[in-house]
Amino acid sequence: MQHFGDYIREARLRLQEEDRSFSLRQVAGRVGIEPAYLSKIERGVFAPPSEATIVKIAEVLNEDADVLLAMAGKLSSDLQAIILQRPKLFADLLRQLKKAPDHAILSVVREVTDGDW
Amino acid sequence: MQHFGDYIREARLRLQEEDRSFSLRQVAGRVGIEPAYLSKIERGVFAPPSEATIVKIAEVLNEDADVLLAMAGKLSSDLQAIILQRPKLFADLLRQLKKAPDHAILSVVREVTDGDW
DNA sequence: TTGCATGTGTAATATATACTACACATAAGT
DNA sequence: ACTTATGTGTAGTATATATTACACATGCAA
Repeated sequence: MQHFGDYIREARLRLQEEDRSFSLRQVAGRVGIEPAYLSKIERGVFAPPSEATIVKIAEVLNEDADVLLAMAGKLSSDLQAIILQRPKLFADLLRQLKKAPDHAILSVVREVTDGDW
Repeated sequence: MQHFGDYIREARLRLQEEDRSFSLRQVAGRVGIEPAYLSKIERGVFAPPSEATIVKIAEVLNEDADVLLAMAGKLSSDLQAIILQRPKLFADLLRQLKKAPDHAILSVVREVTDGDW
């Protein structure tokens, strides 16, 4: 699997083809970081940035923040907070679901969506 | 709610009533940290220690590591890893379950346990 | 009554995290 | 041609994280 940097570089370049304003410098500007910093992140010279910065990058590049965070090895703090409120319950659930196939989890999600508790 | 330090101090003192070997110094020894450090953690002078150290404390004090970690505001890295492998899927699930009552989550766990996928 | 164990104060340190600032060479636009 | 924008190299820094080392006063135990 490719790393965080490759992924966002490719996403940015894809957007740049249609819209010149997606240069590294301008994206860095919108994200609120130094161009040199973004450059190093994209090339994997530096580690992925902080959660807050990743979320901003996701917004600017129209990417899914949870996925970007995951590629950076980070879990968004709102999800953490959800688990930490009922640690035993969610720990059990997650360990159970660890080996479940995607469709099994999806059906659980759907089931809960129509939640009749 | 009380903080991490209070919680482990009380757990330790409870054990110490039955078994003198649960002095701060000896517990620190078994955990593998300096007594002065554990002392400060217990009193909240220092922040809770690293994940690895919390897990050792949990072992020594016969406490649930997930709960101890949660009190320290940390999510165990094995649970993180589970989520990070399928971030979108689990992000959706967790956000759905955020407001679900405990019994609803428990029934999902049970359901998945007998999983027939 | 002295000697070991107990808990705790002060000070310092090592490592990681998350960046910034500046300079420079190349390429593109007018 | 000229200026403007582009990506990147080098160097440095601020803050947080996770801990150790040493010293000291009090208490219990033999």
